[in-house]
Amino acid sequence: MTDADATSKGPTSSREALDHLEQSGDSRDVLEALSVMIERAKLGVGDRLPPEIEIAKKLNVGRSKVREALIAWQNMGIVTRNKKAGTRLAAEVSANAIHMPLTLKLEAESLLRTHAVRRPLEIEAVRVAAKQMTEQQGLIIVARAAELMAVYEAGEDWRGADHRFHSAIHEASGNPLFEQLIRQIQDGFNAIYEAPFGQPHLGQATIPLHPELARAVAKGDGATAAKVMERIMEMVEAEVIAIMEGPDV
Amino acid sequence: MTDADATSKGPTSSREALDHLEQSGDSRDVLEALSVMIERAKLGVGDRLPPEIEIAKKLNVGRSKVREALIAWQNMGIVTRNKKAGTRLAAEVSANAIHMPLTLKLEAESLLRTHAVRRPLEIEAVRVAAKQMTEQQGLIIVARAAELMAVYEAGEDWRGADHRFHSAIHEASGNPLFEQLIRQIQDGFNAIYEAPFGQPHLGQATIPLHPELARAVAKGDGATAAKVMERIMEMVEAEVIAIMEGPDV
DNA sequence: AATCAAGTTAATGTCTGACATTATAATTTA
DNA sequence: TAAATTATAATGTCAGACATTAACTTGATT
Repeated sequence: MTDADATSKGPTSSREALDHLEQSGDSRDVLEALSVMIERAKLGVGDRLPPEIEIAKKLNVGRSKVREALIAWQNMGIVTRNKKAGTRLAAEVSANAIHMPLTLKLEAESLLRTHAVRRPLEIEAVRVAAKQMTEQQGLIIVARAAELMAVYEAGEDWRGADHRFHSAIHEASGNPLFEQLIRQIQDGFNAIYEAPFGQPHLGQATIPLHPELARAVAKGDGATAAKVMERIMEMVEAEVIAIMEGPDV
Repeated sequence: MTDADATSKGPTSSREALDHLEQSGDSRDVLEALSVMIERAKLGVGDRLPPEIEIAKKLNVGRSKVREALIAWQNMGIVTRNKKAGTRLAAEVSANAIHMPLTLKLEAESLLRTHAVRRPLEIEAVRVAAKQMTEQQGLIIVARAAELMAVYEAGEDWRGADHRFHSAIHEASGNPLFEQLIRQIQDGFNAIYEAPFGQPHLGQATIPLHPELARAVAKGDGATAAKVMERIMEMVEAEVIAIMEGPDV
């Protein structure tokens, strides 16, 4: 991330190394070769990989290298490893499927920043959902909103219902990446938030807006849906700011 | 050194139990111990960790174990490792920093979906950048755009310049999460794209729009900047669609 | 025969030591 | 001073031995 090269438009940079994100050291080739092996053997979820030492022999590398590669996969949740049971596939691995490990560094001060990246994703998600959803999905969204309101008005813990509501929208978008990204960003947010402030009841004031959002999405009115979501996000942001300026931190 | 045993006057510890450090199996204990070491030494971003072998000695474990732990951190982006330069902190490690490993599963069919989540982030990033940037950052952005155009018109490989341009915008947003997220989504996209289609020269047609984008951001005109970025994203999307409907797949 | 206990064994987990590789630091040379 | 060369210190890799553990096998008991 050096911006020192801002001025240097090196003339000799013809064959500038493409700074691909190197996985780890260079276990990438091993992982790639392994992917091919797995695909060729048509291994699926739950199937067993050969022992480390055999993989090493087959690929002409040391066992330690295979080990590090498999551990990297383990850290990504792609395989599970077990003393006697060996290494098993926990997820589908093929040359066409790439598992991108995103690591977000979240600092306590960055509650707002976290919210800032969530905001456009949520807004876009409802916009897409309004355009893409099936009729049934629209009904589900409206129903979930009703549930959420009921729980909320009963004074119970509404977080589960809220989560289900938003999941329904993400699902209606037809793009699982929205769910994956937003969900995990949210988890990170909560992890930060919970530490100093206890349970997060953030966003309570936005709940009455949710049925309106649901109706807009179900009508296929993406513009209105996006506007409502924008308002919701603004309210949450205001809450975050209030808290951070609040009692102490 | 280890002051863990300083307080423990265990009643049954008559024998000089040298095996004070109970290993729980994986490398988490090593990472934990390392975190303590780092915090106690008040190491910050960019600072150097001791060599693997010294860490191993200090923690009474083998070098391989330390290695695996550090590689895990590398995969999370917490440290960078380099032959002679050793291991350096790339990010703050403390109790207040939470490192959230996001794993996105990207399939070949989801080029469009990947683009769909990148789109709102890019647009929001330029909007925020236009609002938040310092004057100097504005100048850098314009300069990068000029560089990009120069490289492009010279018929050279413009990907590096393009990357630097967008990084400048993300940096100007003041929110590192934009850079982190978009960058990695983009890497995932490229990784998918390269496999079947060779080098990605995607987005070439959008380059002439970049100076316009840079001017808008530098002027602080977030609305215009967002519009231009929106157009860029649309063009890229159209290209993706064309390719997928193209020759074969 | 069915069930539980003990032993076997095949895999990962770990340590050690050696050597290879390489990016930085030090030195020499122009 | 600056460029080229050599040294050096760290990671990268390999190989072999041993430890640990959990699935598998076998045997004893009811």
